Order: sequence, then structure tokens, then C-alpha cells
Amino acid sequence: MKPNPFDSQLDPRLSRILTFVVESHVSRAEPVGSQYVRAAYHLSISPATIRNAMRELEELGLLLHPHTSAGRVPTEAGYRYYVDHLMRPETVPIGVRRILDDAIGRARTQSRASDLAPILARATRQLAVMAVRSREEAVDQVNLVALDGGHVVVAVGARDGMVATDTWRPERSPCAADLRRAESWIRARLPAAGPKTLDALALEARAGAPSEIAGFIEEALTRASRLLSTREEPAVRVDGADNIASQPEFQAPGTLRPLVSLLANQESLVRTLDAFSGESVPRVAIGREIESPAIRACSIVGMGVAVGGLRGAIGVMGPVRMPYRRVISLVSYVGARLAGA
Amino acid sequence: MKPNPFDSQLDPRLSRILTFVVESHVSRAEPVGSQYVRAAYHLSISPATIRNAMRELEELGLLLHPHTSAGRVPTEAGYRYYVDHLMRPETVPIGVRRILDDAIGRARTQSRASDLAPILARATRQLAVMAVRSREEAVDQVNLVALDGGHVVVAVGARDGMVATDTWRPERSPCAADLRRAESWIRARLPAAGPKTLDALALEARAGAPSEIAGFIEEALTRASRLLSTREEPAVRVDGADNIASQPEFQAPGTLRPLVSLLANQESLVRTLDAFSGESVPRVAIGREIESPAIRACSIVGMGVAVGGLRGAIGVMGPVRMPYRRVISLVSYVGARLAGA
DNA sequence: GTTGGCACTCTACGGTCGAAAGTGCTAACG
DNA sequence: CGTTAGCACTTTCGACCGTAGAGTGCCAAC
Repeated sequence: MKPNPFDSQLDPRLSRILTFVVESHVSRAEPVGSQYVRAAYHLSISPATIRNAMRELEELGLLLHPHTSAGRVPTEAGYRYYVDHLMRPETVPIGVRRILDDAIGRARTQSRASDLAPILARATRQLAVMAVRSREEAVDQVNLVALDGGHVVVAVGARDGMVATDTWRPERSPCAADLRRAESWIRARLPAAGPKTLDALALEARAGAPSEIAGFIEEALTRASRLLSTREEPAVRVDGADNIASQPEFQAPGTLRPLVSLLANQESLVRTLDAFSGESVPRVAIGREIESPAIRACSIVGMGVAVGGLRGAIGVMGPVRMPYRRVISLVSYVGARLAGA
Repeated sequence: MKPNPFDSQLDPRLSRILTFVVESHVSRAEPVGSQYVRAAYHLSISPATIRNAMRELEELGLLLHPHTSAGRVPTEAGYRYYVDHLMRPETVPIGVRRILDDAIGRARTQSRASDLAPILARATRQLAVMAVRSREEAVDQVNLVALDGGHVVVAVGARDGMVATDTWRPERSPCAADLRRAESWIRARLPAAGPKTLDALALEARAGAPSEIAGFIEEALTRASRLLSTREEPAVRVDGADNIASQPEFQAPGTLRPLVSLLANQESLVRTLDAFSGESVPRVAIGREIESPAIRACSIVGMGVAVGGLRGAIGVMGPVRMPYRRVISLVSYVGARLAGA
């Protein structure tokens, strides 16, 4: 972290003006002039005074002039100061809260956390991302069960209680005794195993297990391993892309392209969001603060969540000119519910 | 189908010119003029002659004039005629074929057909979609199995051999006898049931099953039902969006928006692709032939596929000005491999 | 059916002009 | 010292216009 020259509070006069400029610009999407601020907030001071204040803010690097005769626009530092010092927390309106609670409840019980992305996208009118992956817990138990019809279920359980299953139909159906033997062969060799250990164990089985069930055990362990590793590649859900595509910052030709690439290439989006998964309260990354160079013109509000056996992050992305108050309050609300007991 | 006035072969002279115009325009992305055609194909006829032919083609509705002094552009009917009568099939080069074979093999064995979308996108340099859903087969069997640690697996098997499982941990762990009783209660009432029947059965269980296992059965059936219906919502994978976003037809402001919506709202894409799932050879939908009004400026080459217990469709989407030869050959190749035994 | 010649039409580009917006500066005021 | 009024200044934006370039349509001739 570089030292922030604005840690000390700004002059209250300048604070007020900065707040006005930021909030005006967020809602109007145009440079805001001194006249406009005066009229919009019914100020009793003259435009000239406001201009003086704006000039000071510009010298501090918090505002910016697109050109000589345009109003002011907040810089990224300006938004940063606004988010850190000026913005007051907003409470989520009761109606929205009900909708969210409902969706969160469903996500919890059905372990389909990704369904929250559309809800969050609608509520914030931005792009919402939800990425969850399973905890990388040690494997605790492996069960093998025969079903009617010759199918076999392999179920792996992690120490934290998460369970995943896969099904297949072996060429030669094993009898119940074989299943029990295979299970205990595995159990005897199962200390605390991650997916790599399971792979190693599969190899060991091919060589060392009783020959009539060796192939079967190998298959089961291979599937168990794949179960864990495919679980590790996060389930991601993105929604609301058209919300931000319709924003004025994406109207200029060529500006939408990075967004399309992002949607097409969700891995990089997930990687970006991963940086937020450690946060227990919303963190705001503004513009260039985002690592990924592809999305320089955007901001992200994100935090980590945990649902059932899954953990991951939620994030809301939009142009730097974003209604931070509302977005933060919503992310915070959803995040708290998903992190909480 | 409306009667096609062009079923009879076009004059060979006109056919040649139309072919040249289509192929030139596909690769150059600009209106093609008579001079250009002459030079590019080393024709020994004069530009004036070519112009005469073009005028005839324009009168037939196969070519179009953006304005008085621009070259010609194929109309959608022109592309249609080209695809139906002029285009010669292309063979997939051996190198590409190897890459595809490899990917197809992996998709088969791992039942992860969606991984083919990125491959197809790279090969065609267009947008590729792969959507698979499980067959809507009648439920054949429901198994309940206890695992170590108090978890229970519910496995539903469909008549065609597909199996899906879900796991949960009931509040009160049922004993082995309870499980068997629950299983046979269900089995006795299981004719050939779809997800709706399973839901109905869950309700019946709440009222009519032995009280000590009623709640358990209800839960199991609800999960089984959800298993089928979430399986029914197809797994979809889209890739290569940036391929077509970089095409000149998407450079004009506002033209990219529908594409973004499409990527954000993959349901409608899936619905559009569904229309192709019945085809056993590639079908080409050009421009307005596509039902969905959102993607009027695009064409789709798609066909149905089947992988393991899954069925669905692959599709390649791009601007109407698309290299149909190459795309069709690739879709055909992949599709044939996925449909074959 | 094909060709050469030529007038015609339309777009794209670059420059000029006036209106509108909003500032910066200076001088005056409490 | 903060605030204010007045005014010149800068810059963008849209409209307008004239020219260069591209490619056609048509006509008369082969």
C-alpha cells in the first residue's frame, strides 16, 4: 500500500462539493458543472465559489477536466476518497431485502448458490458474478454402492461433511462381496487424501490389489479423483451483462469488446474475483486497482462467501462511475447472509 | 416452406459470378466491384460484362447494392443459393482433424461434451455453442443408500441407463431397515415416472407413507425430482464470442449489444439452438431464417448430437458473411463423430 | 454476348463556421 | 480571507460544403 495523502479529512466544504460532484456524475453520466451543482443541491453559494472549490479538488487529483470547457469528472482517486470517507452506508429497502432473503434461502437449501447472480444483477443493475468452488478438504471416506441395473455409485466424503458422487456401469458387475472388499481395500489405505493421493492410489490398485477387483478399484478411484478435481474448478455464473453494456461508457466503438472477451473467457473473470474471496466485508476495487488489465474502465465490489460445503466469492462489476452506495450495501447484505451461520 | 424460385440451376455464367462475389465478400468484408472480381480471379472478360451479370443477379434478388456507387453484396437469398447450389464441400485438413478427434475422444469418455465448444470455436474462428441435456426418459428405478457419516444417496435411473444421484444428510439418520422400507414403498408406486410424477409421489408420501419414514421419503423424492428437472436444463457452453465480435459487422456502435445480451442470457441461445437438435446433418440458418429476432444479422450452422446419455446440439454462429464451406465441413465432421456409434 | 467510353451518383474526408457550455481570471465586496 | 459578479477565452458539437474517389449504368460499336 502506498501512503494515502488523503487520510486526513478534507475540508468539510470541499468534502461537500466532492460528494455532490461524484453523486451527480454517477447519476447523470456527464461532466458536472458548477451551475448544475448549485441548482441540483439548492446551494446558496455562487457558481464561482463552487468553481474555486472544484479547482482545489482538481489540484488534489480528485477531480478532472475532460477539456477546458466541460464540467468536472471524478478521478479514480476521487471515487476512492468518496468510497472511503464520504459515502454513507445505505440500508437495503425492505422489499428488496425480502426478494434477496428468499433467493438466499433457496440457494442455501439447494446448494445452488450461483442462482444468486441473476438476483444480484437485477438488484444492482450491474453485472453480477458468483463463483463457488468446493473446499479443498481432505477426503474422509469413500463408499461404493451397487444400484439396481448394474450401476455403481462411488461417493467421496470430505472431512467437513461435503459429499460428491459419480455413477458408472462396470463391464462386469461386481457382486456385493466384491464391493465390500474393494471398499475396505480403499479404506485401509485412506489416510487423509486429496485428489492427487487418490490418483496415486488408483495406480497402486492396478498393481497391488487382488486381481479380480483391481480394475474395478482403479476405476472407482479415478472417478473419485476426477470428482474432486472437477469440483475444484469453480462453478461460475455471470448475469446482467446487458445492464452495463447499455451504460454510456460502453457506447463508444470498441469499448464493448473487452466486455465480450470477458464474458466469453470466464476463467479470467473468475481469477479476478478470486482475489476477493478472502474478504469478509465488501472490498471495492476501482479502475486500475483491478489487477486484470482487460477491465481497466470498471470497478468491482466483491467479497467472499460460503454456502454449504462450497466457498467462493460474489462480485458486482460495473463502470467506474458506479452507484457505490447501493452496490456496496447489496453486496454486503447478500454476503453477510451467505457467510453467516 | 415457400417455393424457391431458384431450384432450377442458374446460368453457369451467373453461377460463376455469384460464387466469386460471395467468396470475395466473405473474405474481404467489403462490397465487391466488377474490377475486383476480374482481377482476383484472372477473368478474361471485361468489367462491363461482369457488371451485366451482376445486374441480372441483382434483379433476381441475389445481390444487393448498398448505394449507387458501391460494389455488390450478396443478399441473404444469395447466400442461400450459394450454400444450396454453388458451394463445394470442403474436407477438413488432417491436422485439424487430429485435434478434433482427440477432443471428441476426451469428450466421449469423460461425458464432458461441452469442452468441444472451445475447440470448434478455434477451428471455425466463429462463435461455437454446445448444449446438451439428458434424455427425457421415464424413471426406472430409485435407490436409496446410506454412506458412512450419516449421508444418504438417492439415485434415479432412467430406462435408457442414465443414472443421476444426489446426496444429503437427513436430520435423523435412518437405519438400514428404514431405507429398505422406503425403497420398496417407492418402488411399489413407481410405474414409469417423469419428474412431475415424482413430485406427486412426494406429496402422496407425506400423507400416506408410514409416519416414521414419511418425511424421509418425501425428501428423497423431492430430490430425485429436482435431479431430473435440473438435468433437463441443459448444460451449455459458449466460446469464441470475441472471434465474431472482432468482425467488421460488429464494429458499428450498438451492433455488439445484441451479442452481449445473448451471452448474458444464454437461455435464448439454447432455445435457438434447440431447433437444430433434430438434424443429423448440418443445417444452415441464414439471417432472418433464424427464429430469434435478437440475432438477425447472424447465421447459424447447427446439428444434433448424442454423447453417452446426453443429447443436444452443436452450433456455430457468426455474421451472415460467414465462410460457410469451412464451417459446415467442421460442424459436419464433429457432428458425425458425436452421432456415430 | 461482349466491349470501351463516359456521364452520373453516392460516400468519405477535411475544413470552416456559429452556437453552446463552462471555465479562469480579475476586480470588488463584506 | 472567503465570496461574488462580470467577462473573455477555450473547446466541443453539429451543420454545411466542396472535392476526390469508387463504381455503376447506359449507349453505341464490335
